[in-house]
Amino acid sequence: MSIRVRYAPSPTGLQHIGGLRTALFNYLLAKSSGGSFILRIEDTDRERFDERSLQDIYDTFRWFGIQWDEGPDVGGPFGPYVQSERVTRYQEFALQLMGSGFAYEAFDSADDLREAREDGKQGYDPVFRDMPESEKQRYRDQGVQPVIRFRTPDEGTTVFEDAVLGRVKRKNRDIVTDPVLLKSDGFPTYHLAVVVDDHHMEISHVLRGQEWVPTTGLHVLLYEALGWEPPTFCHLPMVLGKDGQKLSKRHGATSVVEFRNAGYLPEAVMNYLSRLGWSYDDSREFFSRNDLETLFDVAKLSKSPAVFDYRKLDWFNGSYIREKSDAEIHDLILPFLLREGLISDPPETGQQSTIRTAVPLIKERMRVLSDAPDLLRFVLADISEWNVDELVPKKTPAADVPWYLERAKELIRDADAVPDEVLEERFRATATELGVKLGNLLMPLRVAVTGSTASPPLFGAIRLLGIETSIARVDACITLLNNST
RNA sequence: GUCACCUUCGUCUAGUGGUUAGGACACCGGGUUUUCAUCCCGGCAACGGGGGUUCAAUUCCCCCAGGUGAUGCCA
Repeated sequence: MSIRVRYAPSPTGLQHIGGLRTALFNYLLAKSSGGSFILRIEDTDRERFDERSLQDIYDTFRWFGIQWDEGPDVGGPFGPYVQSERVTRYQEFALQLMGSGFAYEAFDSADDLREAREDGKQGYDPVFRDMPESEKQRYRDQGVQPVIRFRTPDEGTTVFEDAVLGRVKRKNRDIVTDPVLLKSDGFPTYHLAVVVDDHHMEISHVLRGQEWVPTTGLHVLLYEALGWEPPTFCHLPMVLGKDGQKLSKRHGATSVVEFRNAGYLPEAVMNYLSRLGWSYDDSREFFSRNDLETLFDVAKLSKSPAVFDYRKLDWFNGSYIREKSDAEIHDLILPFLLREGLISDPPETGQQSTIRTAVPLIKERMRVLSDAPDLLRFVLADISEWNVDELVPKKTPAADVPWYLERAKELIRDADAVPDEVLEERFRATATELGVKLGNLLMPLRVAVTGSTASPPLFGAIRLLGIETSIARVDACITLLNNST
């Protein structure tokens, strides 16, 4: 039988990077096995539902570059793929479970339950479990909307075979007591909905985070009560922050859009995410989507949680940026330059060509696409202030610097017509003549032209900026230095 | 509290009943270089603790500790 997996996000917030990793592993299992990947929207919590989150799910995956075979937008033989459109189905099965004695109506008030929990009361006291019909009728007469609760067995043990964890056992009395299956608003809880849908969508493997391990026993019990065969469970190690706690805001970016906005490439994110809890061999680090689609194997999943390392992601991202063509980088950084107000929308032709020639100079200096604005600011915006300390090299009399700059200015006048090596030779000769190190001659020029001690290669930067503007900046710095000494 | 799961360098991980326990990121040092970056070379650094089993345990078993998770009319 063919493998069918699903990713089932709940549209109650922006897609989390950890969720994206779960989705990726599901997708990869489907691809590597020739199976199907299904997207199902789990929107049974009507209070927390958020339309923007739903849109975010689609946006995120389009950016990330993985596609599902069945889902709300593409359809499929097991639709609808949105749980709120399947409520009658859950109600039927809740009723069926009641009929077979596995479930019953309960009339607790939600407020009372919440209060009891806040008072530190452990577990649920199943007062309605065996209450006679006549007594329950009194609640109905008062207009109390019942919920349907599952009757968890007090004895026995539930076992399931996990593809990652192996055999997991749990005593039935340790499984949460009589959980709600159908809420008073008629919507199912996760437990009912996930079992009903996974069965009806013929899901063969459930890959989900390890936070679900404790409730899997309940799910197995539900499969049994419904007379269904449970799927293969495969609980993925969790993704943690640096402090070992669940990855959250205070560790840095957590939602996928944030990574996108920070200038991470989808292929780098995918490669990095694939290393979290999965490995191929003892040395390989780089995996394209295509590699992963063929090499992914559940057997190589690990059990222990992984800490999200932003620095390693940066390293991957920088590597992927360097592998891209100049034309691709050009297109990719445009939105980031625009966002910083460095170019107009659409970019002027002058800006276009400036950026085009600049890309080779900055490509190996970027770790994220959002590094581009800072690297190119010197050529896309005016510089009105210079840091005098940076203009004057260490162990150099400040009074000498204007003179260096004068000499440098003459040397770059015909930079457009002269190759780097020749230019450099001239600077070397001049440095020797002045009895200073090459760097002491070049650094003031670099700071004058680019406004910073760290910049793209100087001669390229000068040509990029234009000789005239470069010289004007040098002159401004000469004046500045003369006035400050 | 109870229950469940987890435990190899700081981090991601490979690995085997006998290995100098391997790779990558980070970090440190060196080289290339007009700065920064890239690139290259080198270095640092780990089997949580205690019991077993065994000729031999990082590897198999048990206990402990620590970590995380669940304990919702959230998913």
